[in-house]
Amino acid sequence: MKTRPPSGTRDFLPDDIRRREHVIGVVRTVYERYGFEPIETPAFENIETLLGKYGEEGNKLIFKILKRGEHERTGEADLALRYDLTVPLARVVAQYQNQLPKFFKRYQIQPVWRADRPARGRFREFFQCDIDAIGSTSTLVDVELLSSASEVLGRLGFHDFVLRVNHRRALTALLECAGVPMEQHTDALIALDKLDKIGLAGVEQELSARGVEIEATKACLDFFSDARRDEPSQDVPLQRMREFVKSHAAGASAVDELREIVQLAEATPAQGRIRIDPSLARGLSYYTGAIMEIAVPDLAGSLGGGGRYDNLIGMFLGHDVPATGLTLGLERIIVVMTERGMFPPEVGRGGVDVMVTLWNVESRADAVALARELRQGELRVDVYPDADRLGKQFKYAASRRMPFVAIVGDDERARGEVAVKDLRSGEQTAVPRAEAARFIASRLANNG
RNA sequence: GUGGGUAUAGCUCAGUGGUAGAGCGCCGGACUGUGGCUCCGGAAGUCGCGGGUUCGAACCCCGUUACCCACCCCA
Repeated sequence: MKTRPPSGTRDFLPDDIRRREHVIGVVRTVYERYGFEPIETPAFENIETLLGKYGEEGNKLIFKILKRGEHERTGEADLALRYDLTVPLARVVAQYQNQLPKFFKRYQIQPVWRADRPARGRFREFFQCDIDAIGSTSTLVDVELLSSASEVLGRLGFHDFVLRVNHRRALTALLECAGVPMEQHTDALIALDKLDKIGLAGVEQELSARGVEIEATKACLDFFSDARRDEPSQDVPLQRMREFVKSHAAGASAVDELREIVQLAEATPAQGRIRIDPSLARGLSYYTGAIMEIAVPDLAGSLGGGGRYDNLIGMFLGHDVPATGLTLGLERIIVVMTERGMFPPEVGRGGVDVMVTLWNVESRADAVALARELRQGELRVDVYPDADRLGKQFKYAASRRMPFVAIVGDDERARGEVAVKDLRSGEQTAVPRAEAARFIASRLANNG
């Protein structure tokens, strides 16, 4: 029987859980500080809720659940696993419209499933940490998203991330001004999105392969030939976009929105992080306005992404409600933090503060009594179950990374003491039994 | 879905046709009141799976499965 979990999924052992909970704790704290409130939604949705929301590629990657019973052999699906947290939110907003505040800000940390081929930092089951702000078209909320993501990453110890920002309407305007017909926009965006990977010549090849005319291809390349990704100054790309789309009213206003976002962000933790990236496209089809992606140098994919989707809720409700959101990819953050050794020491410590050793079989009752006393002092306490020789018990405690062991031998019992040994320093102290818990707790507080 | 690579002990890997190996880990002992250091000993492998070539295959050939890397797409 094979014991490996299905490809693209993982079991989380205690060390993994500690790392995950550390990151989730920071994410939740920051999100709540920005006024986002938690919701959860089911692991699966009616399939029609999901289909047609993510684009052609997305449709293929949805995990479908077969109908049960007599319909099973037809292979027909009526349910599907959640593909992201944004579409379920849109459904929730449409369903509970009159119970939700005018400006609804929610966060949601749950797994999603994609029928992708697994790769480094890419899983078929993974957690997203979403924040979304419903009900406002203001660029102020887009900036709050960028700000909270920056604060999360900053607190986790990231100092080299950038927030790439672009605008769907600005992209549309750019392509229209270059002479790319509307029906080729999706293809053209896919090609342009690869600019930093395959270069100008590659994009040119890709565009013509996708049937974009020479003239339009040339016009696109003219614009993008000077575009440098991740350039710190935002004025240059904004100026160039503005100039290129000046005859296009919607495009010009989109560029103005981008400029507002850059300016507002200066007063937030996102300050200095934003890079206007005219080639950023993003795959999901529901985006309508500003789009964003979070990148670090040592990861091919992104740590997170998001954007404005002003008419997704309308697909459920019948009339549009503006919305914008962003997600952080939990496992991508953990992959980079693990590789870089960014977890603080207390996360690496095990789940036990002190182990009570077992002196001999006769003292078992005393060992559990001591464990109880130490637990009453708010310590996490394990009791060694067998009367093995002390060396073996110590070795076990050290291998579990337990910082302290407590020993009550015949001598200690006679004096009403506990011998407390710090396994990290090797230092051993005899303390009155009533003081033992406080002694250990204060040592833990002093040096993690 | 496309291309490339890998598969040998719990882990990391060596082994280019002739007796299955190392380091780490694990267990025991030196050490019946003390882990890490040292020394001694020990357990542990259908060499991914199936077929073929050969007197003989971990090694060569064919197939297959799993995993890894890159691409596509994305968190």
